[in-house]
Amino acid sequence: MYTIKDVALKAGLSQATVSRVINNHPYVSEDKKQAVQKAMVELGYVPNSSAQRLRNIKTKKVAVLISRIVNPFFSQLVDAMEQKAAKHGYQLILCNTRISPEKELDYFQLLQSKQVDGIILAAAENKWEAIAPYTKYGTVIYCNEYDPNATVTRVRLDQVEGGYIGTKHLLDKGHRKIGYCQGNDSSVSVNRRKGYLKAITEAGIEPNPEWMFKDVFTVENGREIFRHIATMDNPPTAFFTGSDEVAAGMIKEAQLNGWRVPEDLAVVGFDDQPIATLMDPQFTTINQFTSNIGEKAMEVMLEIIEKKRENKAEDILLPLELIERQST
Amino acid sequence: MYTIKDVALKAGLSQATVSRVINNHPYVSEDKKQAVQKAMVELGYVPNSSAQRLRNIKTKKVAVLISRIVNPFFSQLVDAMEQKAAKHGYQLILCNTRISPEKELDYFQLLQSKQVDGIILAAAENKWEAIAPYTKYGTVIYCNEYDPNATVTRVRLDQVEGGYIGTKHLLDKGHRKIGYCQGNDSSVSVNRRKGYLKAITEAGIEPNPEWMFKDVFTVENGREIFRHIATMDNPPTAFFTGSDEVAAGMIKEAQLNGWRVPEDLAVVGFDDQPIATLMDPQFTTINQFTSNIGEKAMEVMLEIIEKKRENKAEDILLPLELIERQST
DNA sequence: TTAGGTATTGAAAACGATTTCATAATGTTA
DNA sequence: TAACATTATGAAATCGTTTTCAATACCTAA
Repeated sequence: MYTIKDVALKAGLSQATVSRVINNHPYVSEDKKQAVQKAMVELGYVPNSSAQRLRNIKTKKVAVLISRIVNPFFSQLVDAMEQKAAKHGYQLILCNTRISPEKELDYFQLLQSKQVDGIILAAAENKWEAIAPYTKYGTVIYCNEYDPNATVTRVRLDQVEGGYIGTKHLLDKGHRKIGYCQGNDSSVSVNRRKGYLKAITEAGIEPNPEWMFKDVFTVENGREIFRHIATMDNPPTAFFTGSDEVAAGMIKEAQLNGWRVPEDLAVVGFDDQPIATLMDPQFTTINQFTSNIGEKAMEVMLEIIEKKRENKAEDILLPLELIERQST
Repeated sequence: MYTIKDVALKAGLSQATVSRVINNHPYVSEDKKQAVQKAMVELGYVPNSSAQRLRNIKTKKVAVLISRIVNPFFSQLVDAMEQKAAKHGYQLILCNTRISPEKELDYFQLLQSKQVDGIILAAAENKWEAIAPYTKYGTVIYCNEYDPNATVTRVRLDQVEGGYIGTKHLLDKGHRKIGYCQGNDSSVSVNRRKGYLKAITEAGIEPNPEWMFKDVFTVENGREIFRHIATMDNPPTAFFTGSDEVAAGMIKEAQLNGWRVPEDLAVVGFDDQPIATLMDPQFTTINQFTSNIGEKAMEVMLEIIEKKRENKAEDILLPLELIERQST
């Protein structure tokens, strides 16, 4: 492990001069600059980043909090973020909260102890009041999820709209008994439900609590929901699932039980993942242009870190689009 | 931002004592310990990790190099790693190399500049000779991929076996014209091909280069391969695809073109992802217990970092299992 | 009592960079 | 030529920790 001292010694110059060369400061003569660079290459010198940070250099790291990376939505989101970050010389620290508020909050130590320049919250189990104290240690923004009280930038979608267009589509197809699934009570879910309720209420339909399900996340959960409704006397004829995984599981299980899709059960997914065009029938879903969201969020984060943008309460809304296929 | 000095001042003690409390050193009287802890809580003090690192404390970070997180295999691998790491108080830095040898090598600066304690190579575009010089800066191990010359631990599968059992299964079903797909020329692919060739050679079949494809990664690639073989005078009747995505794309496209699976084309995937049981027909694939691999790799990494294990040339082989379904 | 251990504490020296300040050399203008 | 600005360099302070070293207090056994 060579240090700046070794380089200085080898080049016959002072540490200060070497540091100036490293940081591209003005006022270093060309010949000394060459000498320093030569010495650095010969020793294979790389600055110790901890020492640099101690002098208030940026960490060039951003943490992203998500519930779980195995969810394809988050994979894609993180992929887009990483790509953008890498382009600017930043690294991504992956933090899976697994929907635990404690774990989520723990990760803010990364900010406090100066291990990251900022945190992108794509999971939000904690109230803004719990998060706010940490904002003095670095940049915090929301992505996809958010808390209405937050005083920072929120890159997200109009999920009310998302819930609305999905449900409206089923209504337009003539359905009156429309089921609804969501994950946990996140901002995304709360808003989608608003949209769902708005659509059916507009159509003069009374919401049926028996057709509304919570904590539904996976393919397997989708299968379970189907098995549940199959036992009902008066099951829904259509479902807004809020997730392509759930839609996939529901459709598959329905078929295995001899139900036809969409004739016996129409299903709308969410996210337009590859699975949506691979199953038979290919299914209707809502494209939320996940990569765009991730890219935009990281772009905003980097702009704020580099003082090119102010981090104020602001919603940056990205588009949604219904894609009609054969499941509805 | 409070420092150890502030805590010392507030507690009326020296920095040394505070540091001893933080690090659980012996020889601190109970009352001073209480006083220090009280002061820390009151100030909301958190140690500056850069300063700690400068004194050769571990970074408690591990970088994992993969080609791309959107590949479900890698999502699951990374998820398992993160879970294991978090349990031991370590964080994961996600590095997508996008199959670029330069990008891959760049990430080793993280080791050199002491930003991570170790690197798990789940992508290996570079020769071991290029990687080796960095091993003096921290722990490096391979996971899944590897270079035969590497002198470090390799957590992986017997991919020769993987290629063999997949192909053998198709032979047992009576196929004689068996196609083969792989990604780039990684160790995984090279070994799987060996297994494929071993199986068909054993069966007295001459390999046909026209039925062997490279750089096939995605669902879309799978579709393309089908469209290609559909134009052949003498197409294969079965495929070992080396990937569930490719298998999914191939099956779907075949069906869209009126081919029956498995009657007109039998397909074996690889990885047993959810998609394998969602499509119709559910398809035969090879379960490589991805979570196990990731968990084991991280376990080994942490043991080496914490000096409980030696990092020597050693293969840790994990099991594979063929799962027969309706596509063969 | 005394010698020799064992706890308990703090001052000060690291760790490896950046930056301030002082100084020297050089150029520029009147 | 004098006065002043500009360029170029290094010594030393600094960032916030950990750790060494020395000093002190307290026990215990002879």
